[in-house]
Amino acid sequence: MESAEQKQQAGRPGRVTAAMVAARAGVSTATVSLVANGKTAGRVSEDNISRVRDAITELGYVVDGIGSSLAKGVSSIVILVAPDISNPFFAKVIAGVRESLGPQYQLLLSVTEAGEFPEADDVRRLMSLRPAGLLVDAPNARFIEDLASPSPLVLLDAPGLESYAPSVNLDVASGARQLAAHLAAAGHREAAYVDSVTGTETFAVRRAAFLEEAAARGINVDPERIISTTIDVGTAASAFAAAWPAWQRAGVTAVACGTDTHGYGVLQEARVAGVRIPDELAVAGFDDLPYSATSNPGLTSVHLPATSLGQKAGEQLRRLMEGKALKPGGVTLETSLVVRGSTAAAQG
Amino acid sequence: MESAEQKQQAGRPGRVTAAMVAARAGVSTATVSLVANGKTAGRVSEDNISRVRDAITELGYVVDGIGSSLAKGVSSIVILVAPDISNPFFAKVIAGVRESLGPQYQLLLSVTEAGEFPEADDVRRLMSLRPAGLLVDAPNARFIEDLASPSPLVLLDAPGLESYAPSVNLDVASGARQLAAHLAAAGHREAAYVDSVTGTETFAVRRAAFLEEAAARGINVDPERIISTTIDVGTAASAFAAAWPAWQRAGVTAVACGTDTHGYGVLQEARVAGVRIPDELAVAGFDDLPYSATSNPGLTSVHLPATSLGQKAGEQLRRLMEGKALKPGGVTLETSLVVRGSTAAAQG
DNA sequence: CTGAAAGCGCTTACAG
DNA sequence: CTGAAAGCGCTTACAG
Repeated sequence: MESAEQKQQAGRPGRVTAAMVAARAGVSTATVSLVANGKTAGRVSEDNISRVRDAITELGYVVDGIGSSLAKGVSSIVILVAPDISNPFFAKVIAGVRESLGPQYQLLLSVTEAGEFPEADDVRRLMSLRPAGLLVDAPNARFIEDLASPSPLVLLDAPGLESYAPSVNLDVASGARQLAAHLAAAGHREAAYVDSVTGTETFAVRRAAFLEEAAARGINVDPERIISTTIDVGTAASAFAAAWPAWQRAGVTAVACGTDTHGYGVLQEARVAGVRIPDELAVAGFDDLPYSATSNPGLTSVHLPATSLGQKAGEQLRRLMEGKALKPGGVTLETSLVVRGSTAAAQG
Repeated sequence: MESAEQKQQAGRPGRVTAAMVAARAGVSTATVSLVANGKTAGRVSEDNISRVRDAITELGYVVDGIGSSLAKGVSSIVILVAPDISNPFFAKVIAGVRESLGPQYQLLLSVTEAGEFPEADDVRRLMSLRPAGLLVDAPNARFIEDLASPSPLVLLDAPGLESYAPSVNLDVASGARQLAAHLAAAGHREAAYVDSVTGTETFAVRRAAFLEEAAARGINVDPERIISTTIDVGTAASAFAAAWPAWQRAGVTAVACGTDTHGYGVLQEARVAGVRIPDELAVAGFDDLPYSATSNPGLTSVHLPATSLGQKAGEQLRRLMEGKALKPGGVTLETSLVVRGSTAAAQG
């Protein structure tokens, strides 16, 4: 009785092993493994297949992920590394990834402080889980080099880093140029730029493309009018509050922001400070988050296809993990300017 | 040469094992394990400790998560299950969890379609990773019962489910009542409610508390004026567009929403349809997302402490995972109404 | 304080 | 088509 009771207690957590299934079906654990993994083709008799299947259902057997991973040398985990999980833009990327990855891979999120990339130590700990694949969003070159991942790797929104790994990019430069052109056409001549502190390539490209096109079209953006903050409404608002008096004196009539979130901060502070948008100051961002359509006023923004970004990246990674070839050349998704009230009025 | 070359190639991925460390330090793998896990107290000589530490640094050894998990019977993974990752509210919860969980636990996200909970199958697959702990946000009773988790479990925002597991709750009922009182004081007599389709307890509590307080204060909310949509700006906008004509005929002057996201949808459609906010219609939500301060007009909202929610839940889980006792009674966090322009004007 | 050995649950050549 | 056995990398009683 003692041992029977113990067994029952131990069995409570319901850990059913391949050995139990094998015993029940009257086969070896090797056969159970073959059936459970669908590798029966020409290797297991119909008879044993159904025997094992029945036993699996009756006992409620699920292949143990840990044991399986150890034997295979790789887990079913896909790690998603991103510097900025708090950006709602990111929630859509995640949804896209999840969709294209399918149910057999588990998504593990490497979350860090806003705008910070994980340290080498964090990454090592993660790699010790033997991930099936890695997805890295908006990285910088140093991080990719430190990573030196032996696992399949796909980069998201990593302009200029295509040589390190297959990438899915956004044509943010094109959107940035459209924005500069739009502001120039509206008559702006003195502008400012609110950047992200992340130090990632995508933000560098956004800024460079904007500045270049602005210069080409006669918009002046003095270097001291480029400020950087974390991607956070409150922080951006404070930074803008500190910078605005000088900008105003310099005749600034437009401010471009690296993300919509920065833009909301500017909008918020502008309201507090009584700066009229867009009459006194035009504001624009990147992301085209849902809230940009309902903000006050609506925020002009470079639309970035977040869900597609995640989907495409998930697809590419899946091909890699399954050992299939990737179409060469990488993927670049279009961006486009969405004009709203925050830049609607013409200026002189 | 052949074998040396092979070794080097095989060594390329840098898989350093405890056996290699042991060989280098001149000890057994048992000792390496003890040192690597900081379990040396009274069990390993100072001499061997530093010997092993040196070898670990020199070789760059990291304990293999898979091997370790299999031996221990549990992994370092904490699974976070939530029906609604796309809500930016959630990004803050995640940040809070990450903060209190510390670096030794890895956060794995169970992501599903907006508003849907994972199926039993999904959960089984996740449980096969032998998680160290589980965090479940805004669940319903059925899900928790299906789960029957053998791992430490903490519930977030799960009013009424405290009997299933330790919970960190938000006093959403209080916020809902404050909102109803606010609308009554402003003179509203006919209202509507835009609910989430999630079917989770927290939304049921929000709605019930609002309806009860509204009724007590003379606000009429006919059952057919309660609609449900997924937590998505566009979907909420469409649902409101379809419902508004009838509501208008019935004299509705206020609409409460289960989340701010629903509220943004109403705001968006109201602008399109030319419904004046708040003069013609007052709108309010729950969450107090950052965007509610910058929307047009600002959205009145019941503030929910998202970061604290995540932090507290992470703390509780950590105690559980470390075998410590929890303070009895669970945790309930305060909520409070933040009044903004979307409900500012008094009505008759 | 130390190490040999068993065991965690599975997968995969291998021999038959 | 089938199963015995080795091995994945680690941790933990256990004996010394």
